[in-house]
Amino acid sequence: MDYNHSAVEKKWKNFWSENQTYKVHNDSHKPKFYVLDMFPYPSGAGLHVGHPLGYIASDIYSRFKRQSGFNVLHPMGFDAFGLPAEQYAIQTGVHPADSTAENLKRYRAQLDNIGFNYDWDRQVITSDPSYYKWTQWIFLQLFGHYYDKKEAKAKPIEELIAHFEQNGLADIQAHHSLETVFTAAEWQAYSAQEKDDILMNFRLAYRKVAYVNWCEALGTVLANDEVKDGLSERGGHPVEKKPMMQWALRITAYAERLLEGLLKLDWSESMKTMQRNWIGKSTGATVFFNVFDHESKIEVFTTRPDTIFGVSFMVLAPEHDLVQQITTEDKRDEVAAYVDAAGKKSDVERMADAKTVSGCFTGAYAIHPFSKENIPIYISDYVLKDYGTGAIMAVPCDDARDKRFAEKFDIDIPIIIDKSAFPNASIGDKVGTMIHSDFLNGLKVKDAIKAAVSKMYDEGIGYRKVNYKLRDANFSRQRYWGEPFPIVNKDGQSKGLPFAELPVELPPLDDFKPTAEGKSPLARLDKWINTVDGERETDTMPGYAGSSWYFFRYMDAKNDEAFASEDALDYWKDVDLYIGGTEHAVGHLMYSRFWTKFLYDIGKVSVQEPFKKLINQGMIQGVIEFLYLAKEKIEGRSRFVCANIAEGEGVEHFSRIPIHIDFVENYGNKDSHINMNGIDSFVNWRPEYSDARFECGNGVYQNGHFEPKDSALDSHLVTSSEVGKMSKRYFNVVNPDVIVEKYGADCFRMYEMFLGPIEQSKPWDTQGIEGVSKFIKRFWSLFYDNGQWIVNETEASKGDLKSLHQTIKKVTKDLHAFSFNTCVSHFMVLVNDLKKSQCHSKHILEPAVRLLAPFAPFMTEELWSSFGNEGSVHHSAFPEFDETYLVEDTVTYPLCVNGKKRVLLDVPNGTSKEAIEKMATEMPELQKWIEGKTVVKVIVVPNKMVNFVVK
RNA sequence: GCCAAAGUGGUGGAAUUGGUAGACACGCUGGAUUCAAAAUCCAGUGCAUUCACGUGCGUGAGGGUUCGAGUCCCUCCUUUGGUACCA
Repeated sequence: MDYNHSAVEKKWKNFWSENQTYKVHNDSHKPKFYVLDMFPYPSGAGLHVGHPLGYIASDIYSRFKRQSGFNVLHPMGFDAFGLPAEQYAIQTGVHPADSTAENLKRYRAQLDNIGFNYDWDRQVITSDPSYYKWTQWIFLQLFGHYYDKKEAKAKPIEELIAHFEQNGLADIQAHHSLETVFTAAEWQAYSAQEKDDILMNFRLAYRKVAYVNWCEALGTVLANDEVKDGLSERGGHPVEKKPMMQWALRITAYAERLLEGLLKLDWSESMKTMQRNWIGKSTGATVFFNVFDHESKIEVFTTRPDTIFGVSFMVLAPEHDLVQQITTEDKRDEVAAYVDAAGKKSDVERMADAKTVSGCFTGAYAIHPFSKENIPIYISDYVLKDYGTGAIMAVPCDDARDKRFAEKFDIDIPIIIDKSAFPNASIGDKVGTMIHSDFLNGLKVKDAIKAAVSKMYDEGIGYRKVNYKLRDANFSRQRYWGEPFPIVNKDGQSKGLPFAELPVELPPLDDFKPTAEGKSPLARLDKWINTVDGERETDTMPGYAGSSWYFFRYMDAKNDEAFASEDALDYWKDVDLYIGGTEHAVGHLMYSRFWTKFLYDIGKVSVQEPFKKLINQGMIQGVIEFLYLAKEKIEGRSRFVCANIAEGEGVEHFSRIPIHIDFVENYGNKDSHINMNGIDSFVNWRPEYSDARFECGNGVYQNGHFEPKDSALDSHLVTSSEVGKMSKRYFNVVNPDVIVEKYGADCFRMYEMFLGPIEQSKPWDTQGIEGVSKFIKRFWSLFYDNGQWIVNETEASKGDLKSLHQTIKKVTKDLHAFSFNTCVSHFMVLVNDLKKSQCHSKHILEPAVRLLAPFAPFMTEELWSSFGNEGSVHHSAFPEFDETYLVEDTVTYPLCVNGKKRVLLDVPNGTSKEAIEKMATEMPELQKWIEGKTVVKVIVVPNKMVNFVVK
């Protein structure tokens, strides 16, 4: 009898839940270890085989840590607010809470099927009022604090108000967006609303006018990824920018700390680099250029003040405020046309145009601050309005884009850096010696930067400046299905609600469409909106609100007195291991770090960084299969052809129709094709093609009839395959339940790990799952033969002990390195060895079960109980290896001649270098390689190899 | 354009600090078992050449460092992911 996975899995799933095997306690004396999974959004499509990749890895790791003596927190929950549920509600009228609950149930069942060791008592659901009560509370804290730059921390807004009463804006170093100044007397004289407006420029959560993607035709605001090329993705309607009063978070206040914090994190360098680039700190100088014959000055930010004498023109962003003022009469039409064209371009189009240089001369000139020469002012869309000051001083000799621009418009390219000492340096590298640069001549670039800035400062031309790319985060959505703001507005002022009124629950609703002005559907609920204190805010919070702090809630998920108790926060502190995808590189991971730092500042948590170690799992992609459909019908019928035929006729005459992968034979392979059965299924699925013609090399299939060429029996219509996202729209979603049912959860888990390194992306492919399935059966067959328990008490042989301990050593090492795929290989080697030696000894097999437990939790649990053990194998100790079993009697040395392996030599372990060299030199088989040549040198690397260097 | 990662058999992938390239698995070939098949077990399997022993060549391409390079350095090509032409 083979291993019966269905029965065993059912048995132990029940056992685990009845015995609360995975319950985690906060009052343990063991060291803590916190393993966190990515927060899933429960979509209607259910879990696909790509999702569990990271979950399986973290599950294995947390089981390994628990068996190694740690108190392991490994929770799961759901990021349940989101756009798809709301979209579904608009289409079907089903309340998002209902569809979400339905999806949650399905996700939970799918997760349980795979055998994850979550403590479900700690489940967090963001759309649950008992959770979002605390999301709202944190928002109120952000609203009630400002950032003090001197102390580098958030402080209560009341302290700021007290300071304004006493001193006005003087002596304050706060992060703010205010553009005016005021005295204490002026502050005292301001109206309540004026005071409120000023404070909005300081609060860490604040209201401001921001632009949204407004689509008139759909009557709704669209997310960025719903807009393609300036048109809505659905329907292709025009999208315009519309100003709206919205909430934002002042994450920019934390830019420097978010940057510094990266240093201590055990994240991949590429991930840190992405975050650094997003924060985008650059040190340089602000420099002012006077405009010839005008009052106004052009302010630029440059990282290369040393190149000031290389400036031969200036460029303003087309949207720059000065453009209208300084453009000369004769250039007005040309400039207006350019500005107009640039405004219509989408970001995508600007990107595609990266290589083509465009621009327009304004007719105006700036005055060089040192040489006093006139330099022309251009506009071009390679300068962006939102970055820096929206204007640059162009240095064509040491900036690739400026150079291209200068060449196109025939502008001088003054050479001001001698890079002859650095032949490998390319344009823009900060190396070389300054020339033709007045007071900077002879200085190295680095020194010249300092010298230039200090001279600029002395002459009032500019000053040192640190610039960040990071911008404040928009925190509003004009939607229903999100956290309501605990805010009421009255007389143009926003007030936070008192704690006693939290949570502000989402009111019931049956029409989920936005209002005509694009406001959230909540705006229609007059009764809900109007309170004695004012009107409720009708925007809701964005998706990242709930996911920016959920990892703290798991520590004490049911607390109603605080977002988590001090004790729990103090015990668990931070996440020791977070496994998640790179798509969150700058969004979720940046916001979570920001919220954690803020909670630290207000004394609520004891850590500044939430995620100590981060592993980026790769994506499991899907295979997308397409049929070629001729653009031109033949005799009024649709015409599908084989990929080979399409290529012959030219693929431009065809469109590609995604087809369900279940209809395709050998999908994902070069030979992927559909036969007559497949065509029937396809036509059934898409009745509009019921009388279509399907042409392939073998013949033509039409209306259920096959007209073969030669003697072909079946259609062989080759499809075109592509690797891409696993998604409902490509009909290529593979449900893990199907694999689990066929092969068992243990096999599914180990196969996903066996596919390759966890960080690597790869298409889903079941080729090779048989190998893992065979391994599971073979492992089982060491214990059971035809249902008979065949384990005995025989003393373990030396060879078996060596195999076992070698495996323990390798698996332990690879687990520490998160190399799960090689762990699976090591297990296979062990089983192959034990099968060969016909080992059934308890002394080998019992530790082997404990070793395999994290990977195959169901089968090992069954085997563990077969040994007569009472508790769960998952609470047993992870085996430790004993080096004494691993000592080799002999070492095999490859003998190389000039680095090429020629002969092998067995040497007793512990032989001295000299003896090895002597034995090697005397090897008869080696003589033909060294005969007639001079042995220059013999290199002996202990336990590795011997190399003869000959001439 | 910029940033990051990666290119190894027919396929997925192994390979400490530079030290026997291809572990493990799929697939394929042959054999055992079987009336037959499935399943299982055994053997072989980088490419070229050779009856064979063997020999040569081999980690995207080209160069370099080294006794020795998949691994380090330079140039280039390709693929994937990110992106805000970031001054």
